[in-house]
Amino acid sequence: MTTLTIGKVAERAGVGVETVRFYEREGLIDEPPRGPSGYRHYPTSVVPRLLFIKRAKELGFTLNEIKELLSLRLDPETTCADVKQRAETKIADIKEKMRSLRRMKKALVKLTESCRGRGPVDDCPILDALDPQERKR
Amino acid sequence: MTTLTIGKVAERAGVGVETVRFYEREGLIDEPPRGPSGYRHYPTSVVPRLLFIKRAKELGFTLNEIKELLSLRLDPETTCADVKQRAETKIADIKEKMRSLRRMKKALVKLTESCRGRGPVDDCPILDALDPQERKR
DNA sequence: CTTGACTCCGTAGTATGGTACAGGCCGTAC
DNA sequence: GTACGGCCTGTACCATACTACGGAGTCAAG
Repeated sequence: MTTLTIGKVAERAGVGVETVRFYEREGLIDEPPRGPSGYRHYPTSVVPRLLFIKRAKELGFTLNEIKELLSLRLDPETTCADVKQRAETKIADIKEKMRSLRRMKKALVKLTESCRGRGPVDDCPILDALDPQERKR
Repeated sequence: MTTLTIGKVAERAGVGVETVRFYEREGLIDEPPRGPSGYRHYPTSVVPRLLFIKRAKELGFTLNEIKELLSLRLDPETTCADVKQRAETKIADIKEKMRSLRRMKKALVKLTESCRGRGPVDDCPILDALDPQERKR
């Protein structure tokens, strides 16, 4: 059976060597067997595992959440519904973040619209709005 | 002239005492004069300054950006357009974040829709999609 | 057999925005 | 005068996800 060094694994998965070790410390990937020199000998299955982590990260899961996701499927009690639940929670998180960003954007747009973009900073309606008391004393 | 202790300042601005000291270290508020005991004696103007910081944070500015915003208005060369520019950059940042979140959400929704939410985790289309190789070996 | 690339471990540092002590001094009310 | 809170400094710690570094051992090619 073929094994890979940490460098090969990192290369195939498109991550850094340090990242692989970091994921091991964090419990996201199994500790691989070692050769007599202490070198890690990875089964090739670690590569798709790393890709899994990568994709889940792209979907906005944190490493802790990904760890949960990974452990979910080791538990025979877990159902598909459990996984779906995680995904739906994450969707709700994302919606909440988007709401917050929309609020911010709306406020900022309003501020920039109120500003002609000319004149000295003393008269800037943007700073005025942020700070109705402190300036112009 | 009235001065405030750090506790009073924090209370009026609705932040923690440690936060006030932290902002001082970070250069967001001036170092106040000290009494003979070493106690900080704040002018009341520090309160609106803290509120400014609070509002700017709510708009999504980082502490570093807020520091820039604060220094902008000390510079007589600064124009209103400079401030407007910062706000517009921030709006662009927010738009970018929202795009990214929309992408994530879309992918997640697609995954949850593909999942009936029943059955064992081995057959979960969500995990399958994250990881087309590793499982079911 | 040497050289260079790779790996090992442990520790520390990055950015962000604080929060939490410990140990000691200060100020005020009773 | 003494007790209790508030304040002082400095340091360490929280989460997040890595990244860097030093010093030493190892592997493979030439």
